[in-house]
Amino acid sequence: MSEDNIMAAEVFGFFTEIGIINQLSTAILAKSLPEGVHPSHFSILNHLVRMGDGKPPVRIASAMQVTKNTMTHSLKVLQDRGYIMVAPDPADGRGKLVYLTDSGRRFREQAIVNVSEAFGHIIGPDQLGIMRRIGGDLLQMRKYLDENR
Amino acid sequence: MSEDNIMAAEVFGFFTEIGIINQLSTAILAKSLPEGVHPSHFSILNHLVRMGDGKPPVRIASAMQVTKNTMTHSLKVLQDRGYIMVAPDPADGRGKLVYLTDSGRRFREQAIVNVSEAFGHIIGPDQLGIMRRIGGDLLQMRKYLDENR
DNA sequence: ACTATCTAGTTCGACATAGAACCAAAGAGG
DNA sequence: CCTCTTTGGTTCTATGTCGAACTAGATAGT
Repeated sequence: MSEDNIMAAEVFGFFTEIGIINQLSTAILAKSLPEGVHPSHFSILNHLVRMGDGKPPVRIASAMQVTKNTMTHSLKVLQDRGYIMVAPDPADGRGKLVYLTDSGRRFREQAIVNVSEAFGHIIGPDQLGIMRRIGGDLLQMRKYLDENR
Repeated sequence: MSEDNIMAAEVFGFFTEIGIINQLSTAILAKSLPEGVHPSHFSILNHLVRMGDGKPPVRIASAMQVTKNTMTHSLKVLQDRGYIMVAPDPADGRGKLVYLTDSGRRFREQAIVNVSEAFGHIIGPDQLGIMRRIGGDLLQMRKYLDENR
């Protein structure tokens, strides 16, 4: 095995680990959400609350790291459920703006409670320790990958 | 915000970071693989080489953390491409055994080269440092989540 | 030995997501 | 102004993944 391949194995192993953790945590999240609400939908609601609503879909898409078409689809689901409202952007004929509805805010509040409880049962002090320990490194890694893709 | 919610925000933020890193790294991997070969397929070939082939699909599925039906689907793709062979398990009438073909081994060798090159361009010494630094913690986290789901 | 339970694999239906092609509006450069 | 390029959003198609239901073979408990 060449030098490059040794490094590749290391890198690949690392990202494999990341992938599995992501999958397991997503599964936990999915199970603690009501039927028909995907983690990505919850994630969008969360983003709208934390970063403020009234943003165009394309901005949300880039923040969530998904493509525009995926965002179109997800927003349609959220709109059908009455959690958001999408209005044309008065300042840009092409654009739209996404607003949370009261129902959406209430739903998100309740979901937070359920999710908190689910993770509270699973995440122990050791795990919390790990998260705090490696959180900074993960953030740095994410930023780097994001900027160099 | 309650205590629980504060912790939830922390936990959720952590897994969000993990999710984004996973997505970005998967995208890099996907782009360095030939058309029609998904990262998960590559992952299966890799697993067969590293852990040895001649294993039943259900074992591979549990190792890769995907469901049986997903594995059935992925194996069909790999089989259609001639990278693996699936034979009935002589010791278990229900079971099958998965074998790598020569073509599959060659393909994987070549893919490793491409993937190594792609990641070599992107991953710098800082990133490698991060990986080595937090690899142990990630492993521990993965095992914990795996055992407590 | 017989039944009940479990396990391996498949099939079906649903859904999130990506990529490509497309339209319409905005912006830039002459 | 007028074109060229860029940008926001949608539509279409393909694919990976999951959950649930199902079949067939294995295993355990009495």
